[in-house]
Amino acid sequence: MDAVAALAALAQDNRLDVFRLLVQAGPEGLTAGAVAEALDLAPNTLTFHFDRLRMAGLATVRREGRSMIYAARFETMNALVGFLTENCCGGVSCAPAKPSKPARKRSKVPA
Amino acid sequence: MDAVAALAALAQDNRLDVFRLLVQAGPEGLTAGAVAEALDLAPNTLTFHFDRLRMAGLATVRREGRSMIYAARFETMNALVGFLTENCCGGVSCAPAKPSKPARKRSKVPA
DNA sequence: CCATTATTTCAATAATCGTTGAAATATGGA
DNA sequence: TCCATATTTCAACGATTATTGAAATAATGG
Repeated sequence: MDAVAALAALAQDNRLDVFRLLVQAGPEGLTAGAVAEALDLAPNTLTFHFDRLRMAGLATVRREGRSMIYAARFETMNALVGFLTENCCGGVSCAPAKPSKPARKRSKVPA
Repeated sequence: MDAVAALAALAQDNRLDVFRLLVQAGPEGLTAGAVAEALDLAPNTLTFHFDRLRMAGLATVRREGRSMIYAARFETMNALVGFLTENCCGGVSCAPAKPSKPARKRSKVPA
C-alpha cells in the first residue's frame, strides 16, 4: 500500500465524501449515478474522483448493465489506518522514520 | 479537527517523513535544523512543510535560542485516526490484527 | 436501425502545490 | 559593534489539481 497515495486520495472534500458513502454502502457498492445524485456532483467530475480512489487502491469498479458500480476497498483502508497507528501515533510504537534519499547535499563538506 | 486538512498535510512524501520524524522524537521535538539534516531538505522548503503541518494542527513550534523546535501534536493525529476508524472503516474495527502492545479487552474474544 | 440512459474521455481553465535562490530576520558570542 | 548561525520570507517557476462543457462510448429497449 502506498500510504501517501491513499492519504492524498482522501485529502479532498468531495472525494472523502464519496469514499465515506461507499463505505456506508458496504461491499455491494453504489452506481456512479447514485453517488452523483447523493452528493450532487457532475458525472465527469465524479469519474475523476473515482479514478483517484481506484488508483490509490481505495475503490473498485464493476459494470452492471449500463451502470458502473463502485465499492470501497476496506483492506486498503485498514492498511492505511494500521500504518498511521504504527508510524504516526505517539503513545506506543513508532517505527523509525527513515528518509529514502541517496545523499546529503546540504551538509558541510568535510575537511 | 479538520480531517481533510490533516490528511492533506500528511499526503506528501517529505511532509509525511517530517511528521514521522517528529513523532519519533516525542513531545520534546526537534530543531528545524535537525530535521533538515536528517531528511536532507532545504531549510526554506522545510519551513513551508512545517507551516502546513502547523496549519493542520499536526505540529507546534517554539523558539529556543537560535533554533526553532517543532513537535508533533499527537492529539490531532489521534483524532484523525479516530475519524478514519469511525467514518471510513465500515463500522467494523480498522485496527491492525496485531496490536503492538497488549490492550485490556472489553469482552471475551472467541477462539 | 434509432433513441435513451449511464458513464467516460478530452481539452481547457483557474487555482494550488512543492521547490528553488536570494534576501531578510533573529539570536548569541567575540 | 561585527560576525556567524539558524530560520524565515519573498518572488519566481513548472507541475499538479479540481472543475467545467462538449463530445464520445457503452448498454438496453423498441
